Amino acid sequence: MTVPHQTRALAPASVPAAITTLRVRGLRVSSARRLVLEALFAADTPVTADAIADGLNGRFPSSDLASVYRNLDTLEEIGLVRHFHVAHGAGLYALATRSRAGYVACASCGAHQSLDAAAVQQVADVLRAACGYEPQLVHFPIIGRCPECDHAHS
Amino acid sequence: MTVPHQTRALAPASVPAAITTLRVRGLRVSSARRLVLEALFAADTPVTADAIADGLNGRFPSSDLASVYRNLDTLEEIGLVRHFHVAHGAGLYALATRSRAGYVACASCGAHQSLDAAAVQQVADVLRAACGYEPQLVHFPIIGRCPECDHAHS
DNA sequence: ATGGCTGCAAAGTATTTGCAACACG
DNA sequence: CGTGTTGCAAATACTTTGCAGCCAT
Repeated sequence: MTVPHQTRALAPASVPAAITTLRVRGLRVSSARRLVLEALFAADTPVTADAIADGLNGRFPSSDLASVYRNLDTLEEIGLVRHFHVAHGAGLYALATRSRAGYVACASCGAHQSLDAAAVQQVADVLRAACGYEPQLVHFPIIGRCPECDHAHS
Repeated sequence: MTVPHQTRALAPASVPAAITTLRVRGLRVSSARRLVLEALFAADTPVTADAIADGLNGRFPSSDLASVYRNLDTLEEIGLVRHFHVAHGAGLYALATRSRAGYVACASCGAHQSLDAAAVQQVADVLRAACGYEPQLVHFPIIGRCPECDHAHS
């Protein structure tokens, strides 16, 4: 009873809170949609639409891939979800609250890792000074080699 | 900086020079391969494999898309070509002209631009400090928005 | 003449869309 | 009840691969 009923509408920290956000937006709460949210909350790293449709390897009931894509789009539109792309691979989706300011990805092993706002800001400053480009590290990670692969390579 | 009389084998500036590079590498000079090179030299911006197969809208005879992809791969392997992916669209291919430290590309219009060694070094320093990743900006451009598209977007 | 290349077709991966049935509010 | 959503299937977009025959060397 000490838990406040009032939640931060723009940054839901749980599935029920996210569902409240859906309702506030006038969107329906279907089981398929709930499943996408539960998978995203359960995943500790960004996941592919395919992984969500597969129920995160059996941790959830599997669902239709097309609906997963549609729901991810919808959830991204209302700011609950963000996604980014690594090189040639499938898109990776994560809760907006968990997604970071930017990402780096390893060209060798496919691992990806978030960048904090400070690092992103520094990169943006460098690019702005060098050529006027505005990097979009939220959606397009810098590709390189992770420490392990870089060490193995040298 | 004086222009050397001797042509630089690693940075062909014309179709014949590029063909010489092919021969040096022991690769055959087929008409399909020559067409890809001619299209790339004729294009003033990065182009899709499809555009090359279409002969750049009739400027060249059209050719087989699968062979275009195979040849682009081959040419990239020997360092004559580089490509990058922007947003959800098709890959963009261009001649890898003389060596640059790194690249940035625009997610909106597909334009790309080189980064000088100093900027690349600064980005590498930021990433190394932030997460230990070693960026490969020569091969994978940082994706963002060019000044024009960034202005139009805001 | 020999094997690198080609052209065609088909498969593969990632994502979107059409549509009738369904179920949330 | 009405319409936002679903699930299935098919379509789309991009790229790769299998294979028989061709042609550059």
